Amino acid sequence: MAGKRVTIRDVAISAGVSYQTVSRALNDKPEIDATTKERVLDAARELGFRPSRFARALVRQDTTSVGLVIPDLLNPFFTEVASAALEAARKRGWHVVVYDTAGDGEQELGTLEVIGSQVDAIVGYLNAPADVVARYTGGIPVVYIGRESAGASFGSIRVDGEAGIHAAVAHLVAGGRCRIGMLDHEHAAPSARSRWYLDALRSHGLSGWVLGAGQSVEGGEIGVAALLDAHPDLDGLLTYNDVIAIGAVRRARMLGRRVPQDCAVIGFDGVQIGSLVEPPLSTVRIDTRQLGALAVEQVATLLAGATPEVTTITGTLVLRGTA
Amino acid sequence: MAGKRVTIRDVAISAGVSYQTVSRALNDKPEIDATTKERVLDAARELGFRPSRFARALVRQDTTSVGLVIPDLLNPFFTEVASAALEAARKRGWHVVVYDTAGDGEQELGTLEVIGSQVDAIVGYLNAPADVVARYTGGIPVVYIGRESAGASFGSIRVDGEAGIHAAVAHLVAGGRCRIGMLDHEHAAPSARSRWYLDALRSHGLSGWVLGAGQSVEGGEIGVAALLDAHPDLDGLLTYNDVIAIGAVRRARMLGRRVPQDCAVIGFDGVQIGSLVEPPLSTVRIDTRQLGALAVEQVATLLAGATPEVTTITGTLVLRGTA
DNA sequence: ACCGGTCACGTGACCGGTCACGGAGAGTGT
DNA sequence: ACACTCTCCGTGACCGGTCACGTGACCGGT
Repeated sequence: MAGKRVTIRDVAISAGVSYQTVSRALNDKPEIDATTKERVLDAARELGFRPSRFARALVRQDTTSVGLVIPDLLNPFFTEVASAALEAARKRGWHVVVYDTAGDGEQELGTLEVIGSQVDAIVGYLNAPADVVARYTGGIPVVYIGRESAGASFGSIRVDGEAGIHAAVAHLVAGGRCRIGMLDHEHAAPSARSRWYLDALRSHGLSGWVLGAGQSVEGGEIGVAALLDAHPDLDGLLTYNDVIAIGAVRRARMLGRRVPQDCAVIGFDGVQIGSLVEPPLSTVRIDTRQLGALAVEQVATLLAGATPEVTTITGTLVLRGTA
Repeated sequence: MAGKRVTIRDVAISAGVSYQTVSRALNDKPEIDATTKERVLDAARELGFRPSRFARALVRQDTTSVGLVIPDLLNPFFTEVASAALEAARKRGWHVVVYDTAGDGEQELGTLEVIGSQVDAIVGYLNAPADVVARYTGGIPVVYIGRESAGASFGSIRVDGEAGIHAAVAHLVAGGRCRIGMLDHEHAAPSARSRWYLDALRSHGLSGWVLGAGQSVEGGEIGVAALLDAHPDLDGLLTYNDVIAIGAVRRARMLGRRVPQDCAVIGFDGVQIGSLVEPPLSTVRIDTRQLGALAVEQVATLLAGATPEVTTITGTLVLRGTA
């Protein structure tokens, strides 16, 4: 039992034929006698033979698998993207290997290195700069999700929230609010979303405050507490994503703010659970299913040898309960 | 550009060495001159050479990848399990290929067939009976999640919610409730959870009603509407999972029931978002991280040749807002 | 009895790498 | 100048399959 792998030749000698015949039997090739085929199949079953996927894939180079790299599968936005990508990949008969980097830059690079020799292409929400990624992945097609500057050598799905965020700010201002803050992500460089926010404020003659927050409910709770501490009269809040917004709404209410009356909140992403919390979250919605599908589509074009392109997906303001 | 794949031998002739030397250079083997190595690496880079993962894996049979089959990645319970499994697999250096069967039995079998020749083991929340699964997977190790009867030839993580559901019913009864319904899943066979529910009711001298519901928020909404229609004086509700419960709470409130005053609701799974909805969902909590970790662990033991076992993970009642 | 045509099966090459050898050339000691 | 090591690199086999051929048995037709 501890023994070696049972190969096609073991089956062959057990059935008293050549290994080529075994291959024929297993692959439903026509040029084989029915009884022989039966005998071979029996032998294979008896020995518990399983063809090596590597050997098989080596010769007929068909199986493609793409690596999906995301920072946090527990963030519903990424879950939705992953789900959509999975579905799109299934339609093409591709396999999707999922990697969760836990938002950790080091793990991201480690993942890219491992993955680079294990998949045919990579789709991911990557933080590392393009040249670093290129070095780690060794030249396989890469499609970025949600980055502004993708670099010329990669495919990219750009998330354009400019119009959505401008609309969001305009809505808040129209509601008479003028002390509007933002909880951004925590990375060194401020996000494009925060720039859009500042732009929008400026166009209304306002200024605001941007504070970094962890990308989790708890991060939103901590962030909003800090923001309210510094600016107790905050009457509007935008967030980097919905998860942060949900945390922010919770904590704001615990701190005695009525949402949306005292302080309106608008998230970003448009995840499903946003509509389940109380009050339902207003947000700039991204079509995650389309996003996932587009990413897979780009992989397909890159794999076919096309030059990388940038597809843009646009967020739209969805007003529910919190604003 | 449209040409063939660039192999190790192309690199070899380009660098003016034998292909063995190329292999040495790429794998950081010691027996190679530094300058030669550099030259080879340059040539490889120039040609855009990428080693074939299949050829490599074929000879040193180390890379293991497990297939994770789940019915619906958008259901947060499965997301949490997947996340935990991903993390556990990463620790072992395994790759995880994720498949979403969309709760469809046909797709499940199709997936198993494809996957069977693409991964070394399967972990999954499978519906098909054991013998069918065995036929489709062709004998590779399989670990079931959340099934009562696993069959002797598979590993299995059993979800034991008996104590939790009994506690849930006891709590409802202690609160003076005696018209307690349940929204089960929709499959042909009633779930173990519904049996536990009926058992628990019986032990209190009560009887109840079980209704199948789709495993989604919407399913819960529809289900509770039907249940309230048939039994307007329903004062307690258990559900197959939290997602259904969330839908049930929403619709129940829309139908004028106060939760928990008029009708208490207790879900199952203990997903994170349960604590974010309003009111926070009471539930029978399963430790999803442990579940995922245990599944991977079982795969490891099966891969090592051990005989399949059954591990049990026990749910505990968590009382929050809805009961 | 001879011949061409199927049918069933075996032989050899190949997919793209890795590994165990063996051998050439340079460097040492005497 | 000799043998002897050591370093560096090439040759051959192999991993476990698939595919393009080649070959022998069997068939009916003349």
